[in-house]
Amino acid sequence: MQEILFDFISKYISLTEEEKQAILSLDLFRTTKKGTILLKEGQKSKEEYFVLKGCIRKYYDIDGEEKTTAFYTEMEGVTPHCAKNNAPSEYYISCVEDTILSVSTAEMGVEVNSKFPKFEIMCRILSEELLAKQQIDFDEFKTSSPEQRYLNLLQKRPDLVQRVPQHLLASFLGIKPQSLSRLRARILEKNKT
Amino acid sequence: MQEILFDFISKYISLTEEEKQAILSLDLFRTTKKGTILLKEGQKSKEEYFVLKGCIRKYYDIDGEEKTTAFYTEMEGVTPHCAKNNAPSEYYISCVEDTILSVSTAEMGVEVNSKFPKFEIMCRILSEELLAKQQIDFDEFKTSSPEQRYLNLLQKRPDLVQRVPQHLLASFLGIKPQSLSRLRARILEKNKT
DNA sequence: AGCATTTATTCACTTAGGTGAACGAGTTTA
DNA sequence: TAAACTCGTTCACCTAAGTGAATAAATGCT
Repeated sequence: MQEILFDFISKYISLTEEEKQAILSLDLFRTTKKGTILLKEGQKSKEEYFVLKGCIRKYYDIDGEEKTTAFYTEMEGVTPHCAKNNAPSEYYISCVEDTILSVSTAEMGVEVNSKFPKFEIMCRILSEELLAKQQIDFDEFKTSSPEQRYLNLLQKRPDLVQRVPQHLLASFLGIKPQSLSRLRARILEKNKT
Repeated sequence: MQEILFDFISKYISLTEEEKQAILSLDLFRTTKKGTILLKEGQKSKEEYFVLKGCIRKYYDIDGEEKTTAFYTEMEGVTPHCAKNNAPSEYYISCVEDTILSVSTAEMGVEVNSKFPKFEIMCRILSEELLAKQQIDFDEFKTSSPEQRYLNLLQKRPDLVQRVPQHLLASFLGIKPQSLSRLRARILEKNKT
């Protein structure tokens, strides 16, 4: 399993055997079952997650309704807001599938960073990349209709459409499950004629 | 004018007189008139902007229609995507009001950073803050209706609602000007009864 | 195997945003 | 100052999303 993590890291910095051992000695890996809640609203967790295999989602409970705003799959990571500002979390994070995670904390990050400064570099690149991607995604969301968003998702993350239940996808697209169902029927209809 | 810039910087790091002089010697300030286009779609600009006074906006041209996705006012900065990846810009940036900007380039950043390493620290904090803010804004946008978004904006950035033409605001909220007009009438109606 | 839960779809009806046009007030500008 | 734009609003009509209910298939559990 750890190869996935090292593959990911090697896209940004190269690691010596010693460094790899240091990472492994932290004992980061955790296996969770579908439905497991990693973070609850109101909790002050310090954990950060990196998905090695499987899928997790972030969602809000708004008037008793779950609103999913993000999915994270293989080679993607999340640092919940609460892990940074020590405030209670405004959202949940749970497992959409059985998944294998790398779980770390800010303290562990500091420790590794001080021993191996190149990690700092990786983190900076990572957060810049993420910021840029996030901005583009936000702009795309704002400038398109639910139907366009769905077609866009089919292009960009066809895997998600396959592996994630549709009512979660709907919420991610900013609409209700019934509307997604109808919208899909509409698209099929168009392609027929 | 430069006090605004120094005030901003001092929220993150403290500056010596020497450092302030170094910044001033870069001759960053630019005054632009309402309507001026700072960045055009397709352009490969390297400039970054920081608003000292006034308001600028970022917008896309989608099928001949302008879609505004962001406003930047006093004490806010933008680094266009194209300044980082050297690709042609996908969007425009223009001035909503007469504005005073600080304009810099990545090269100037590198120069200042190498002379005064503490700038590096400020940049890191800034980009982390921005990422966090961006994520929350995105989640809020996804989980709310146009009407909720408008009410939210009234709370969070009442200044924007005052100073920015409504058809630009509408686009920012993801709707048409007519819909914003109607939505506002609806809200007024509710508050009356 | 049998029951409960989760998930997806469909329907009829409501609500709200999109569209195109028209109008008036305010600003520019020639 | 007159003509041209910009900006906000309203209207009638269209389209798409929200809602609540019903159904059915797939999945999970015991």
